[in-house]
Amino acid sequence: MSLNVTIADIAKSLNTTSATVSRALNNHPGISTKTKKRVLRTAEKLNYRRNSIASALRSGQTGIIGVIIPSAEINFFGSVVHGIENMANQKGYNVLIYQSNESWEHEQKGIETLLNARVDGIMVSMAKEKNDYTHFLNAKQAKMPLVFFDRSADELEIDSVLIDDHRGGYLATKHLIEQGYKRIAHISGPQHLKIFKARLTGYKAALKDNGISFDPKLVFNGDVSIDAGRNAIQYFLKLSNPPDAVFAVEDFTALGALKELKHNHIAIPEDFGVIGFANEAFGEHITPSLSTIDQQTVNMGKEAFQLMLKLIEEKDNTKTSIVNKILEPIPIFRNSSLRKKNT
Amino acid sequence: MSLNVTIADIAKSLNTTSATVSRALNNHPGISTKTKKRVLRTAEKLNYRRNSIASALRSGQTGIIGVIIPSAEINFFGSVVHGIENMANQKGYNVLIYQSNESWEHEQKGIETLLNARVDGIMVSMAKEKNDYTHFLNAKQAKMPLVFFDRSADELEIDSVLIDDHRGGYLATKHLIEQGYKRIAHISGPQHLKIFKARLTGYKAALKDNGISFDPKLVFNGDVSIDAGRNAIQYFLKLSNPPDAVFAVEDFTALGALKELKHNHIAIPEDFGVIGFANEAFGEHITPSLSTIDQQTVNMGKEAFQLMLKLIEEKDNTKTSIVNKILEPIPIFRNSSLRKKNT
DNA sequence: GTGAAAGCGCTAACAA
DNA sequence: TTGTTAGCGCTTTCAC
Repeated sequence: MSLNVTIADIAKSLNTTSATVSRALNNHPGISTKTKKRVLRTAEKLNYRRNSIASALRSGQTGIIGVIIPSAEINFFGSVVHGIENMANQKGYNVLIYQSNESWEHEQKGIETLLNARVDGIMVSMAKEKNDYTHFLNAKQAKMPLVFFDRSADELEIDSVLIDDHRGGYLATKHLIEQGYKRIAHISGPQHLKIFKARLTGYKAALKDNGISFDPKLVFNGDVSIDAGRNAIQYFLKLSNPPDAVFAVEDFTALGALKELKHNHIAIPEDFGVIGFANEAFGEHITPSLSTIDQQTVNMGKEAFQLMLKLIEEKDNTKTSIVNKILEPIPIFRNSSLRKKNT
Repeated sequence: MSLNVTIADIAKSLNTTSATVSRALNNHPGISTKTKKRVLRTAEKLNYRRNSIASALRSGQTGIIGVIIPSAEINFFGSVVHGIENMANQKGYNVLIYQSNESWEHEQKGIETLLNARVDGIMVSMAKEKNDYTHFLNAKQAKMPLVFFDRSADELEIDSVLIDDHRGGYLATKHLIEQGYKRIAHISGPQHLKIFKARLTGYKAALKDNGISFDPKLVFNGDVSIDAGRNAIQYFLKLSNPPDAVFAVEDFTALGALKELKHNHIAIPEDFGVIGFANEAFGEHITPSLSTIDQQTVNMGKEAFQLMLKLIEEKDNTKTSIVNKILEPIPIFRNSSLRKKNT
């Protein structure tokens, strides 16, 4: 008559022991089909619900994966979490979310909390604000399986899933060249973040491979915002020899660029091409629709979880190598840059 | 030398008992400041980390709130979760996310999992797919604190935070009337979800208050998708007496409507007005920018968590009344419906 | 103010 | 195949 039925209750009602019931409930080998059935039936009848907490305490496994993201409100992370969650649920794991709000302090607290919660593993996309990495090193030392996604740091030798930002930048720039644009600019992001730096180097590499010399005047350093895009275009248009296309480091920046170009009555894509990065939801709905580079968000989540699963399974064995899974960026060409009929 | 330091280890190293250490660590009354300090210092020195699992088993409280949402990928829910998480972390709780993917079966499994995880409370935004509510009733019966947000059902007597969808529908429709549109249609959503039903009644009420008789032909029942918007417009345009404005139940539906109208070369907002609902991020960036109703997402999450906190605190006392917190919808008028200069 | 002892519900040795 | 026993690490009476 208590609120929570335990295996002891089931055992009592069947004149057997908790051990047997536990074995039946967990599909252990070496248990008769008959008792298993009897147990399952009475468990159902008594409305038994396993106490995961007790189970976790005893077995040392919680079946929970902690995920630290900068913000659930940013589409990109919501999408990656979606991928992680899908995969995790399929494999019988649950996902505990912790938001760092881009703050180092919160990130640290998140690691601490997840460590205390005895999660089976922690997946992290690092906060922009950087300080030191002791919290990650702590987790590593405590043998907590750790996987980074999207935002990682080379200094830490930890498994990660990233997309190839260099290649993304390369493909975006190459596309503009192929569309016949002659002076291609770039609106870059904060250079202390690896992903933004890589997009810039990709841009430069594409220029080089196509015999176009790099002109530093054509790089505007922004902060990944709509305004950065606007400001960049204002700056570009004032140049004595202005560009006729731009690769923006991120879709919102590209959006700002589009708006400013339209404001100046410049025809897109005829007289000016624009491509962004991230494949944000709005891109296909604006006018003109925005060319961009997709980051395989859901897939990134799934891949990251796969890595995590492997780490958990190998936990006892000493791990020797670090896996850095690199996902291919997927170019999506839309009207903001397509001025040739083909492709 | 073991991986995990326990309170027993601290006790041993101080020649005292676990009980004292526990009390010191938990700020219990009736403990000398000296021993507290000594305990805290050695805990730090030994790199002690509380085992939340053991603590949860003994105390019956996990400090975890389970949240079931249709999808983390939908901006709206990510945003609400952000609100919940912020508030929860502030109050020392953690948040476990479970995605139903709009499926009744997953939702059921989510409740089961969270019940087993012995979370301190469950917050739910219901899946579109409806079957029965036994899983919610189970949770209720198990005395699990339960709060709904955004999507709820009247049949279940459970606390909730919703926005005033009726009023939202009313305001949207009234706005179209004020802009001089004469035949105003509505694209509705699945009617078993209260929020969609309420938007429809709000629409009807606004018509009535303005002396416009309701015409059932002007309501197209969709499923909250871009295609629903497209199909609705196709249907509307075939009517002998077609509408000149539409209030869509949701922004994506409104987007579909916009696209189909543009496809038919109908001028927006001059010849046709459109307003959506939800204030999705893309709305302000498309052309024409989309009028909509904002739902105070982050605030909704915070309010919902407040309700949850109250439930947890009152858990012992028998609860007598159900709280339904209603948030005010905030109209946002943009170019898709603004054809008068003023306002 | 501190210690002794019990037990939350489960699982996993080891026996039988 | 099943039962016995002993904890996982913590909190919480009840003594003193």
